[in-house]
Amino acid sequence: MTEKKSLLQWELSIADHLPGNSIDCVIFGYKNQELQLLLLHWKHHDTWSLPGGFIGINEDMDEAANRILLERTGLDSVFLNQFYTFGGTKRSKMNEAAYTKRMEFLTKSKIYSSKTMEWLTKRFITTGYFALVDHEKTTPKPDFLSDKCDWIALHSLPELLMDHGEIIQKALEHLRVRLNYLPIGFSLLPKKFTMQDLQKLYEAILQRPLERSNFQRKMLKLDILTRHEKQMTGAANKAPFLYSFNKERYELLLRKGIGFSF
Amino acid sequence: MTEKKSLLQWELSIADHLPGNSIDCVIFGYKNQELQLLLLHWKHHDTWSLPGGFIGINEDMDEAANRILLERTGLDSVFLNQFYTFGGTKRSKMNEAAYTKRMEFLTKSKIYSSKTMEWLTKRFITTGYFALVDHEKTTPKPDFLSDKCDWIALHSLPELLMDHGEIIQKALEHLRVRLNYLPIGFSLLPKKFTMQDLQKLYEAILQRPLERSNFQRKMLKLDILTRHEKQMTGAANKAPFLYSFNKERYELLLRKGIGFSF
DNA sequence: ATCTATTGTGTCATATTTATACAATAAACT
DNA sequence: AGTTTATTGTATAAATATGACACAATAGAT
Repeated sequence: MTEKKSLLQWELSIADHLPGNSIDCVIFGYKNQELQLLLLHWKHHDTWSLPGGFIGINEDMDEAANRILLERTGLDSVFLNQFYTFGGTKRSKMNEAAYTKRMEFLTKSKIYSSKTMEWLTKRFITTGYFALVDHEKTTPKPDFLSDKCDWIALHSLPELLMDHGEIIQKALEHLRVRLNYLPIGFSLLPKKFTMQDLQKLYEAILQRPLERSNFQRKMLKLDILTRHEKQMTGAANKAPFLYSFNKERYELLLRKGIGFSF
Repeated sequence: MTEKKSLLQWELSIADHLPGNSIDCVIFGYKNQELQLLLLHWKHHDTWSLPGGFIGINEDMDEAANRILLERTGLDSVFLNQFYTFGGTKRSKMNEAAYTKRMEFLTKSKIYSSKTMEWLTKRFITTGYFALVDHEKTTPKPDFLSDKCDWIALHSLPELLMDHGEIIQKALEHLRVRLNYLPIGFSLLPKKFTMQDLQKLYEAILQRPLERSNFQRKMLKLDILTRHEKQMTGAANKAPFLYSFNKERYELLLRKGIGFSF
């Protein structure tokens, strides 16, 4: 049986990884004017979690994060930053309910060997990375432990494994702070977008309304946007311009910072 | 012999710690109008390194960082923040010269048991914490592996162990960025200080001159400073006021941010 | 009494931010 | 075809912040 064989293979591969460290990716997307997260749904029991993985014995931590992101989304070389390392002793038991449910299930069902169980359930220090991606470019794929890999709106998050809820909160804080000095918002949008799209995105991240005309002025002054043809929306009003962002200027600002705040 | 006995004890205690993770503290102080770092000098061979340590099996990572800081400085509950985790595969060999020198010495001298040597020289993922302290309140104490614990000016750093130079650079970046949205500079000064002291500190951190009267205006507007009596400096000029900073207002700004930049 | 270096404060010219106004316009409605 | 509607691009006035500089006050040296 393929399932059983690959399970065995997976259990063997564990030994090629650092035993007490993991990586969790908080992958942000933007859809329906809402921030969305790419989450995994566990096989055999109803729990959601962040896409994560282990670090190869000869693999840099950053490489591991890139690999994990690539495996789940099909995307390479997108915005991906380390943001915090979670090293509490009780992190695996943070979400008590989900934890006991999971443990009960696993021990009862004997999906994993006792050695694997031991490996999986011991103390882990996890390092969080956050990614900003254009959700339309992704092809979400579950990993070996999960049966679903879906975009979930930030405002309707399900119960999450362990401390993954906290990890997401911390990632959000970082995202909001960095929005003030890096032009990172653009990574979440498709190639061409209207000024309204961009503003709505900023509002979704910052969770507060921004003044339209001032927002437009500020963005244009960054000198990062290229204006294109108008977009006929079909609505009964003036058609907005489409914009794309200038890659070189963007790279420059990424390094130098934009030094403004909302 | 006490040295030998405590060495044995130390080697035994290693087993009570997580095997692949460490913590390094970048402890900033301010003396002679310069930023200073608290560094350790290794026993038996001429290498300096950051104060670091391992994480107890039942110890939160933050606890471990606090403990390490306390052990080296005697200080508790001061400004201490995690800033980055270094997980490259080659970090132990980054400073080639210092590394080979150290390895040669250690293998030749047989100070440690082969088991300890194995433990010490395998791949480690280290998490950096940075601390801001009033150096006058510290009582630097070497750890078990070192014979000196001294304040070293940032501008005359010696050759450092492994990637500790890079860790310091990253800590500095974080310090500079956070200076723009957190009132953290104050942690480095004694209780009472003049406006010039504060300005010189900011200049030391940012590595550029700031305009005196504008700096004063900006700081006073934060509404974080309490003005005290004048300080008779003995110099042939107008005596400056002493200031201290308001703890509550400071806590508020720490959480809210101050949203300005130089 | 005069001089010197530094301090506290004020001011002026420039940016930047906030709030608001208004003409332009794509499509719906009469 | 003319009118209406919602949204867009741009302008502007007032409030606020910033950078550069001026100047009187003053502790101690001369």
